[in-house]
Amino acid sequence: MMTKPYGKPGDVTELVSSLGWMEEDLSSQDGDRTPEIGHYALHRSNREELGSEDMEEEEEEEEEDMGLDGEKAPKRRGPKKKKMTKARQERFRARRVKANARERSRMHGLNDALESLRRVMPCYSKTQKLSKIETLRLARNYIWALSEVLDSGQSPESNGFMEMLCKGLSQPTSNLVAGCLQLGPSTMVLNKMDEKCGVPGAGGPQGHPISYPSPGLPSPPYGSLEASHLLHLKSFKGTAYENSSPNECSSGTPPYDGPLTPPLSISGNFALKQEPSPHEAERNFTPHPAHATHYISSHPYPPTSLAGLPVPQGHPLFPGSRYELPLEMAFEPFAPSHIVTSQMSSIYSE
DNA sequence: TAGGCCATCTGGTCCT
DNA sequence: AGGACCAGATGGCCTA
Repeated sequence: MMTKPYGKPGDVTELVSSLGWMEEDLSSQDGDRTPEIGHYALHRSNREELGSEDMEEEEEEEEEDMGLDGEKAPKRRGPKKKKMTKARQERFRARRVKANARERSRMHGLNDALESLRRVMPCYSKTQKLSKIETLRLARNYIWALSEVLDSGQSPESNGFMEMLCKGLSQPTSNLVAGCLQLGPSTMVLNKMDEKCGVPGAGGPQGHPISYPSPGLPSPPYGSLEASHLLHLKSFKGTAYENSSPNECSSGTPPYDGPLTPPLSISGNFALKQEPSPHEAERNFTPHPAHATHYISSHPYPPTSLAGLPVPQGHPLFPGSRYELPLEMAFEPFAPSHIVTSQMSSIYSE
């Protein structure tokens, strides 16, 4: 049984009195507040509800009369705290409620930023979100992988690219990424371009006789590489589109809007269960855990260089640094993928 | 049912 | 004084 680190159990009177301000608090909350806030408050003792300042004062007054074992305690020195008047309590509550609202809003902002990060990640799906920690890990890997593409000319369709993406990710996320890359950027991209631009001749990647589902068929149960990225990646792969500019065909659409993928499959559990068509069964869309784990275990990490610059030992971008990478460091240098990949495109077209 | 993930509240600290 | 940021605590939800 876990003991609460703070808050002594209140008696009935305390509880009832605490409910008083709770009602005020609840009525002052925004309409979108979640029900658990109220439940949460129920678990708080009167001590917390009054706030430490208030309780210190109450305790102080008690302790002046009675010591711990009932004897007269010596008078406490120092400035006497202000009497907690009703007005003061109300001000305290108002301040607390305001601070809570700010904190909520701050966290929402943080989550929004995280969501926009998810959108520029491979395997983005609106229905099956990566967890916060996995998003950050994948982002780190993605930066690293793209840097390697720039630095060493590694193909974004190579095994090494996936190795880098999967490094340090959980098994389900690795499976997801592996599944995405198994499908292959070519298929996804070419079909996407086919849809948008009417480009004929879209085909699956070599070694993967995959036919992209027709509009009437259920979609494959996994995430996809973000199409806007793949378009760029594809643009320097030396296929039929090697001369096309990275943003061609996609310039008319918002880069990250719109559902690109159906509900994802993680470890074979589909968010939206659908009878697979015979075609889908043939395609064998199950993720490839062994594949992913093999990549993870076999690739050297961290890299010795990044975009031509040596990576110092203990660089915060890489493991062993206990997530010390500050947000601004993590995100600001990370140019939107269309910039990075168009840069790559120009390199490869030279 | 345990564990992971998440949203929220809260008090402390630092800064303006 | 008040806001931003942070970390700890807690309960709800979901999944294996």
